[in-house]
Amino acid sequence: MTTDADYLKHYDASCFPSPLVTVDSVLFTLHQQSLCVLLVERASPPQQGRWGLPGGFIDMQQDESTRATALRKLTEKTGVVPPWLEPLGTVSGPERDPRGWSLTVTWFALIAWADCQPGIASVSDARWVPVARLEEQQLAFDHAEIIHTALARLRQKTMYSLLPVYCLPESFTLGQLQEATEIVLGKPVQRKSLIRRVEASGMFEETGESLATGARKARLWRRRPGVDMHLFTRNLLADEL
Amino acid sequence: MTTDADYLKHYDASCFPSPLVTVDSVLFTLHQQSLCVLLVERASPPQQGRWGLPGGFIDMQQDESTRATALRKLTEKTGVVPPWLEPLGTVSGPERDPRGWSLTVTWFALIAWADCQPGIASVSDARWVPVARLEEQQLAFDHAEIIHTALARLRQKTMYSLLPVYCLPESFTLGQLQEATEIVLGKPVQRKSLIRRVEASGMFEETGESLATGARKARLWRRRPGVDMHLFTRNLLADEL
DNA sequence: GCAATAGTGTCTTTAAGACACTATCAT
DNA sequence: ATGATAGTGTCTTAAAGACACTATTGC
Repeated sequence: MTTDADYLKHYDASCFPSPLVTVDSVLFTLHQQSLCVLLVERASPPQQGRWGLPGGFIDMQQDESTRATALRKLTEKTGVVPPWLEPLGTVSGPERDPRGWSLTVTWFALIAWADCQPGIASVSDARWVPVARLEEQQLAFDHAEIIHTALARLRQKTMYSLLPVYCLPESFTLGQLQEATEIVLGKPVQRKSLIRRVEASGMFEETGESLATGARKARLWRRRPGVDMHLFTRNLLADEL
Repeated sequence: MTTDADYLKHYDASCFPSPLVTVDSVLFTLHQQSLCVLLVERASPPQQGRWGLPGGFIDMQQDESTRATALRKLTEKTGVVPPWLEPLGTVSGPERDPRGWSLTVTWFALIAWADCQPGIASVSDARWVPVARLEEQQLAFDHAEIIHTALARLRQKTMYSLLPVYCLPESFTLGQLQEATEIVLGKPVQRKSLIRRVEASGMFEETGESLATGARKARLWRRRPGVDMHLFTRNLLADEL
């Protein structure tokens, strides 16, 4: 029997070969009727010049977890902290990166377009790409596949939660929430169903303000602080998919 | 501009410090009215002698992905391939393993108790522990937390799919499926609701055989080969949780 | 026949879908 | 007043809950 203390005295982490570990995030937003994903241009090899997901190596001095890594990289690129960030999955294998056996931890995030516009507009190596136009370019590594997984997750969750509010500004109208939901799902949804869900969820409160979007003014809502995501027990659009 | 070929010529993976990477699996089964999880005794430090999840290091020569690592370790312990295996998540951080910054990729698996009984019964360093009795011992690292996450996933998915069939033998009765579902959820479910779901799912076919479990013989069902998991658009037991 | 489990029929309940209706604003 | 968007009322529908009913077996 060896004690942990004895064992650690002689342990050297570098003795074991380990995979190349990176953390990448799929950050979605909504802009001009389109669901968009944040891509950055790779500044260094491999695949220098190609566009891919924001991410990079774990900083073992600074990062408390891969969540911290994801957040650090996203904040570097956008200048702000996304209001929604959840673990997506991992991809791994010997062939996906030319440097060798690699493992990428992926995160899924949402943000309002306006909130990070200052940060994005000022740099040339980051931009929003509508998901419909992703096929037009070859993305780095297997990032297209990771985005596809994130998209499936976003669409699935939108059917049983009000997740798309995290793509809207802090104050939003029910019309904006409906539009966001419809863009994500790619189908019209019943306004009435959404309104029922907003009420039943208990996640929101009226700000008291209204917004004139064209005709009648619409009430503004905001997320109640500290209330977490409500999950519904049925799916919206259950038939059509 | 550097080409990838030039770059790789001078690239040495060992120059970058990287976290300690492991793969652990939460394998559930049902036995004697209880949901059980497979634990193994740690043969070497750190935490030698404590019980924890089956898993270990990636074999970069052999493993095509962390799924392969999980499968290899599970097969070593049980002697068989689990019929259900899905990615669960990752846990990471500087403090969870005394050897340093570590990252564990977790997998979630189900199997029929009888199928791996020969493999488990013959060794002393692996055993099934009912989830209700997990608190009785201190598990290795943060494995208790990982199991808790897996349990939440199992329960959630059981509400909108027929996942617990993967804890049953290849041929099973509707009564067994009901019992499995009730053990997982910890609540009685309507037999009729389950039967409707089995029919609607299209996942199963009758074997033609029957099983005498006590009174009237029950029909036996099996999974149709190549049909994947049906997801329902509503949850079972929507109120009670 | 009786007890026990297997399986069916069918009514109720819940939350979504459909859609007509009223309300409020700019012009 | 009109048109446009905001928001409500309410009927229909789909699938789960409840539970009584029949069916089949061992004794």
